[in-house]
Amino acid sequence: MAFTYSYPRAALTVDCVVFGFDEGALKVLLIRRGIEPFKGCWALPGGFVQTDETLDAAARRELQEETGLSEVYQEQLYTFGAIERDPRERVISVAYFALVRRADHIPLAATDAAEAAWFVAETIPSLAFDHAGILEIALNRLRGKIRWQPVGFELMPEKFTLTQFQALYEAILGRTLDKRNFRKKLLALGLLVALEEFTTSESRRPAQLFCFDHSKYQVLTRMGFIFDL
Amino acid sequence: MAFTYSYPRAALTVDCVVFGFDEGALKVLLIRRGIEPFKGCWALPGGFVQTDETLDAAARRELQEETGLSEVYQEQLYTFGAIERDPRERVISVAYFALVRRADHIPLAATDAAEAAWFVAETIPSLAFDHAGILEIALNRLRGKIRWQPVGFELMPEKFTLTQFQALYEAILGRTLDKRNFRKKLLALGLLVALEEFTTSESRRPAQLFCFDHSKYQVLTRMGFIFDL
DNA sequence: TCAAAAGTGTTCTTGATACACCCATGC
DNA sequence: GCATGGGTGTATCAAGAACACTTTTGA
Repeated sequence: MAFTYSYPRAALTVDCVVFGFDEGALKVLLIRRGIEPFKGCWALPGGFVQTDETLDAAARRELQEETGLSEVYQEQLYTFGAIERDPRERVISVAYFALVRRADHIPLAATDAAEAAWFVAETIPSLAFDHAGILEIALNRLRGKIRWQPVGFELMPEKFTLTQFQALYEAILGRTLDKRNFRKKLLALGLLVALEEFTTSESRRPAQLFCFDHSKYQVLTRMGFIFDL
Repeated sequence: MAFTYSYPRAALTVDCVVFGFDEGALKVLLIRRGIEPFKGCWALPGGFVQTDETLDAAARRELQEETGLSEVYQEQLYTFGAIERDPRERVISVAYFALVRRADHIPLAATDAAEAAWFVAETIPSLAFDHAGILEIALNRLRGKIRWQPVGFELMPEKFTLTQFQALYEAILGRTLDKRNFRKKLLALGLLVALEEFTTSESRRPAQLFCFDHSKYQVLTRMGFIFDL
């Protein structure tokens, strides 16, 4: 450790694992790289951190630039620093994961990146750099996290049915859940508001719509409440 | 994103939150800074990442250099990137947390750092940089982690009594636990080996010593077992 | 009238909690 | 013989798991 920081420095990037839920499947947003290395390969959206922005801000900006997404739930995942993870030179990447509503609607204003697309999480093509590993870790984090934090709602539309929500949990956890037990436990949390609205014209019995009560959750959290589903 | 990485780069450091358990209290290892900025202040051990070492390796090396500790349990905690967190220039810090046995024994080969000392976790002096915030996050992580992973054993001597182990949990969680329930649940995990050895000469009834069965834990983990205490 | 998804309660099992006394040792 | 911490079992309560039928709608 010295007064000056004069030795060679690694480059710093952020990469975002963006999850969406659509057609009953958990999906991941990937971009096709327009430049070398790994030109033409699918990769996580991301890019270099500027010196006047925080890591969170860099992740938000890159997501906006490469996919057009903004205002999404986002949190830091892990930092990857294997020496040869970028073939050009030393690059450290701070990975984020993000959750977006309606993976269907936002099919991508690709800008820097040549192309962007949603992939079902179980069938991901091979990825550039160490992105496959990053994705794996993000999936594990998501699986753990939905049990203890109400992040699943970030993947739902504002108004959703209990069946949709259960399908989300089943997709993420990779197993079926008992309908009655799931609804009982979920409603017992007291965090859902039952709307006076129902789905229509899906050629079967209408389902009641609910929305998540963010403010109630915040109040309860301050009182020591812990979400557990 | 461009072919060359020619813009200014942030410096990259690692900082280690080192926990130990001694005299019934959870302790944190701090060093007194020998150089500016914050010269003379207490801070987390840490330093710059070299371009030919991984982040994990940098954390291990800094810990060794500044405190003499090696072969300790260590994992990445979080990466801090607030713009003004270092008064000199932009510095990104990847924080680690480490758990060491016998906080008492290893009272510090200070090298780079002027001085090093253990502090009880509840009474930490004011710290350099944003280290107080890092420590807070590390404590929360530890509190969460001991419930779901057998990391508590990393803070115990190889051979320990159940009472010692319970005291560790009480110190970390900040509340008392029921002795009979704690022991019942702990032993039911089947991960402790009861040794044919007892504590001696502590001027009271000898207590049986146990050790943690790492290999059994690994086998169970591969079978889907999840530690829960 | 049929197909397809929505909606709803009870029983049983399991794990969590609460709780008090005798034991072995050193002084 | 007494103070100190070591060691043990049961009864109650709450939460999780298993499980099947009726309802509403559109075609």
